[in-house]
Amino acid sequence: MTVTLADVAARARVSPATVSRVLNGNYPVAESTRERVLRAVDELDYVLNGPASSLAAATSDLVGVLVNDIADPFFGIMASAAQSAIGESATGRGGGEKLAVVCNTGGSPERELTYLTLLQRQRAAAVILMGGSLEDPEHLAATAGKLTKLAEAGTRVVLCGRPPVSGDASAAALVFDNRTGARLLAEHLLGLGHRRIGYVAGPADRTTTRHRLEGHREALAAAGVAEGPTVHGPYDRASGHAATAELLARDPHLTAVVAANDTVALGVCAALRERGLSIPGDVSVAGFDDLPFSVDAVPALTTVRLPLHEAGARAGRLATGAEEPPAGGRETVPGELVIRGSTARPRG
Amino acid sequence: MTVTLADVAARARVSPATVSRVLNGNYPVAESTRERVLRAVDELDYVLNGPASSLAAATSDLVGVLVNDIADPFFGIMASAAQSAIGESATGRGGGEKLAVVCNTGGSPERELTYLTLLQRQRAAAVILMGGSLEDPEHLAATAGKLTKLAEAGTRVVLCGRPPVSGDASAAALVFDNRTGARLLAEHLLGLGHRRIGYVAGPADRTTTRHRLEGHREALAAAGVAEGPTVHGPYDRASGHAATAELLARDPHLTAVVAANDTVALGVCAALRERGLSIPGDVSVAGFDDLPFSVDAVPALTTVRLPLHEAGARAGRLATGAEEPPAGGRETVPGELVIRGSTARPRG
DNA sequence: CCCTCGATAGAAAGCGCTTTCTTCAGAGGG
DNA sequence: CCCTCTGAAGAAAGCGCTTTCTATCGAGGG
Repeated sequence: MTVTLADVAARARVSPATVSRVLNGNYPVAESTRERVLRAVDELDYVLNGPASSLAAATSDLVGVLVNDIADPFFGIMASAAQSAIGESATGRGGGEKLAVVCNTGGSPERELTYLTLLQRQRAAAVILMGGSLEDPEHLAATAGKLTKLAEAGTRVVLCGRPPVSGDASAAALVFDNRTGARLLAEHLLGLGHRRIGYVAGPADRTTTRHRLEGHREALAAAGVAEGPTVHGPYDRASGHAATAELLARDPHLTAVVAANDTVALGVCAALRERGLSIPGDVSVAGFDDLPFSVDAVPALTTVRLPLHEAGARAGRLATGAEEPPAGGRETVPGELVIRGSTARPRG
Repeated sequence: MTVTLADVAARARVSPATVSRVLNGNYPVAESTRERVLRAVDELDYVLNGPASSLAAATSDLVGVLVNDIADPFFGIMASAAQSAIGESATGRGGGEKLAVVCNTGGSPERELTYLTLLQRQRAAAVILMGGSLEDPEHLAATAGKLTKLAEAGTRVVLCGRPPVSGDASAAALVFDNRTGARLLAEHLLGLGHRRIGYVAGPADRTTTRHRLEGHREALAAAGVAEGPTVHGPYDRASGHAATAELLARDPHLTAVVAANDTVALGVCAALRERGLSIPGDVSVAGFDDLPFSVDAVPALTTVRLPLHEAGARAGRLATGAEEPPAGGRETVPGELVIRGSTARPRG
């Protein structure tokens, strides 16, 4: 039925071993033989049997990229960059590329574990976890256990935009400095003269949310400014929209709103406009991440740019071993304050 | 080293065959035995060896989702929906879920073929191709050949948002009615009184681009209105931005611009504003797809909504066999005109 | 009371590849 | 001219699972 390596061997009048060696290119083969084999491969239209290959070699070409939400450009950009980097730097078994696959956890810890198990089952070459994690200790422990097992089995583990699990030195981690970013943003607002700042945070149980919130509070505390109202919600537009009403109900005199990210900020802007409030005339709005559409918002969003593309690419290279992991296994990636039209001095 | 099925068998005092049957649940096993086996699995922390399983069974749990650009929400939304649908409807080998993986082709035909080969190699259970394809006959033929081979090998092939390759009845296809959508949009503009309409099209060699353009032209022709300037470019913001200058150079009196999609439309809006032109006061702008941010654009974008989520989910179910393919293997998915603030009657 | 049948479980033969261990042929050294 | 050494290729033993074919044990039917 299907063409096997043995068929190719017969056609090229060599042993299966030789064909395998030609295909994997990890053993000296005479040029003439190699050509004969490759011709046979071509003529028979042979396709390597991946499972068989992985079974015998005890590894596979699969690199798993786990993201919280594939429809969110934040993850899309990082995943895309990682996938490109992996494609460029890696030559897998069978002379082919590594197969970088992205798996959408939807932020659910169960699905995250399911995918990790699936990848473990496939004997994946590497796993990249992108985005912040839940802070639930039980989940954290389960994940840490899985990651340790994966590492033991020879799978490279890379964390991108997520803090390393305590005690897990086997994984390389790229950590966004959300805290400092949020602090810079708050300082910018404070510098403009804002004293009543509302905050639309992400889901309460996520590391990213906490870090951003902490940075924000640090800045306020340092300036001796009282914290404004805070509302939690998912990282989407609807959340920003709904939270704005809540924020204004708690403090009708807000002069600025900081959003969990740019998508949320868009929702905030929409809600403000619906109430007849102008941006930044009546209320300043700031986001986070600097997603592609943020520069086109009206007014353009002040935000904190995270080098998503670079981080993703870096994670990809770490996953393939094309790049050495940072000393200590962990590296902090800074964000950069980008000031645009959505923030200005408050009235009066 | 690693725990194998034989270890589990030994521990549960049964044969490997029995363990396999318990795990796959496709053969009657006495309840007491099953429990004993499951306990052993648990105690030993056993993880099935995917490659070995796939090799012996000649299929795998992998479902490949190929997209042109994972960082583009258009694909992100569809892929996300497909992945959810697959996760819900499918119980794969080993009692686990199917592993839906998304692969980013970056719109490159070579990468598309590479991924298809890789998936073929993995004996994927199904493959979903999302988004329009290149129209290059050579590439089309190569892809068609690959897809036929995949289908022959028992892999389900689903096309989502891409027309079926001629003569390939083995694939189920969900086709967006780009032509009608574009026509509706143009008719809307014509109805408002626009007679000088610029068009920022997608890449010239893609089916989606051509269909949208054709629908647009149909409407103009039917109304006896001369075609305005057209510029081609990629589906991104920069393209819209650059194209706008070109469009205005070719016809400074344009009263409307139709963009290849919403992302491009955002670039168009930005460029118009930079030139001091108001939207829709001076120039109306329309997009396509109705991406999430479009409603938040200022003014909100008039566009053609494509049911991306539904189509993606449908594709996922087709891929797992949870849903029967449409009669004839092909189904047309209509778009819906969504009129918002970015289009209005032209001045005068 | 013997035989047949249904329900379970075991034995064993692969699935298609990789890789270690050998073999073999020729090249050069003594 | 024989022997050792090196480079190239073959033989064969798995990798860990699935699945067909058998075997076994009771339970009913005749």
